[in-house]
Amino acid sequence: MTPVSSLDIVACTVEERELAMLARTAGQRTRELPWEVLDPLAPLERSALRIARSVLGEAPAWVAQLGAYGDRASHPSKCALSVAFVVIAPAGTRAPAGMAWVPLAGDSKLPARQRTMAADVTAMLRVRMHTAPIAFRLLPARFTLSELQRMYELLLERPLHKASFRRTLQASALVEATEEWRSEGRGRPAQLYRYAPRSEANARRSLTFDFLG
Amino acid sequence: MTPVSSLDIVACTVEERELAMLARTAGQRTRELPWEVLDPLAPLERSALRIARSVLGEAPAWVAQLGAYGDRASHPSKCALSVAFVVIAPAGTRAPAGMAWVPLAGDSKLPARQRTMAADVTAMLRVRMHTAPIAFRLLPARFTLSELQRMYELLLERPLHKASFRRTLQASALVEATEEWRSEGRGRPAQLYRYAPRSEANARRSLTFDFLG
DNA sequence: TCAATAGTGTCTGTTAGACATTATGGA
DNA sequence: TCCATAATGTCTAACAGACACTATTGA
Repeated sequence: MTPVSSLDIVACTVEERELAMLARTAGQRTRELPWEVLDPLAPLERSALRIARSVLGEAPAWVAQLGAYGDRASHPSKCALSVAFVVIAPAGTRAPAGMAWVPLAGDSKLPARQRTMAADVTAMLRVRMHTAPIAFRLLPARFTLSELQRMYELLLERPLHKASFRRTLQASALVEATEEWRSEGRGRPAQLYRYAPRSEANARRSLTFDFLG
Repeated sequence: MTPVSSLDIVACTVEERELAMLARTAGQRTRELPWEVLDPLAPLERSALRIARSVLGEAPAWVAQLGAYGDRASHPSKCALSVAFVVIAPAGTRAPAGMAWVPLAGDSKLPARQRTMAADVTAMLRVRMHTAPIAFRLLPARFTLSELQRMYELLLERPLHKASFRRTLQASALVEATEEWRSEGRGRPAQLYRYAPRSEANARRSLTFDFLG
């Protein structure tokens, strides 16, 4: 009998200035997201964390459920139902042997159901980034404000204004300057910051109608 | 053998100025969300729509997957895994025989796993309302701007400024005035509007950091 | 006439974005 | 020295929220 359902992991990071996911390079032209047959006794998120840790070699920086996928689209497990989780690994995390970071956008050569999952991840991260520290989890613990801004621009897919970005960030009380500076190529060195949210008021004042249909 | 997994429906509406969900009033002190054993051959959303239609007697105004729930918490089906969907019925929809609208907040007397689902719905609607017409789907086709504002205040759990709300709404090009007016008790009659999004630019300009940890 | 609600015009403080300028390193 | 990047100050247009006012009904 075919297994009941699978648990799939879309592990995301940033590679060469675009979002990428971890995929097994199974054959010549087929790839596959890491998955396991679902353990019916363990909580879903615990299982997701365990699988992610075993694949990445370390605990991911963030975990969230993407959703359940149950169309008839093909899946390597032959399961009728798959539960997908998104996990985040900081930029610079190495892909383990037999796996590679592949761009989240574009032809991923995944089985149909996993392709659907991958297609949903970008939208999910873009929504969640406003209420969860996605951009910070995609960065290493120490980062420059320019790196943070580039991460936001990557997720939002639009350029941001530098002075305005820093002003808003300052007001949000989410980062803390360190004493370290980093010099990259030419130009003035940048101060390193770390994510250190101070629980001050951060209430959204304005109302947005961000939809059309 | 116990069934593989269940598909649960959290059907939401607004009753007496608060969010409510449709529950079977099984026994004296137990309630239950509508659910069915999952059909492994049908797409999940199609199944959710079918169940919602059979329960409500009509098609819901909005559907979205809430997520998969797979802890060991109790569920009437004894399934190890449940996939939950949120559907919306406009205010005024009657509860069918044997069911009732019960407040989404507060002690719902549901089985543990379904209580978890219900607890997640409010947060989900509050996030999604910024990118989907949740408030409009919770209203009948024709509504006054005061009713719309009260719906937004209910979802956001904070008061909104009337003139500002209408200005922002006007700019969003989401509603269209009808020729009808409605008089309720004293006071000047209100013009009725309908949801008619015109696909004009509606880009979010400002960046928000709406999280703390 | 009064009370209650709908709807609108004006003012003001806040802020996002534009622009310009200084600061500081490497080539 | 020139160039590239970091970091910051100032200006302005846009806008959210406050306030006040008019409009229109039922009691």
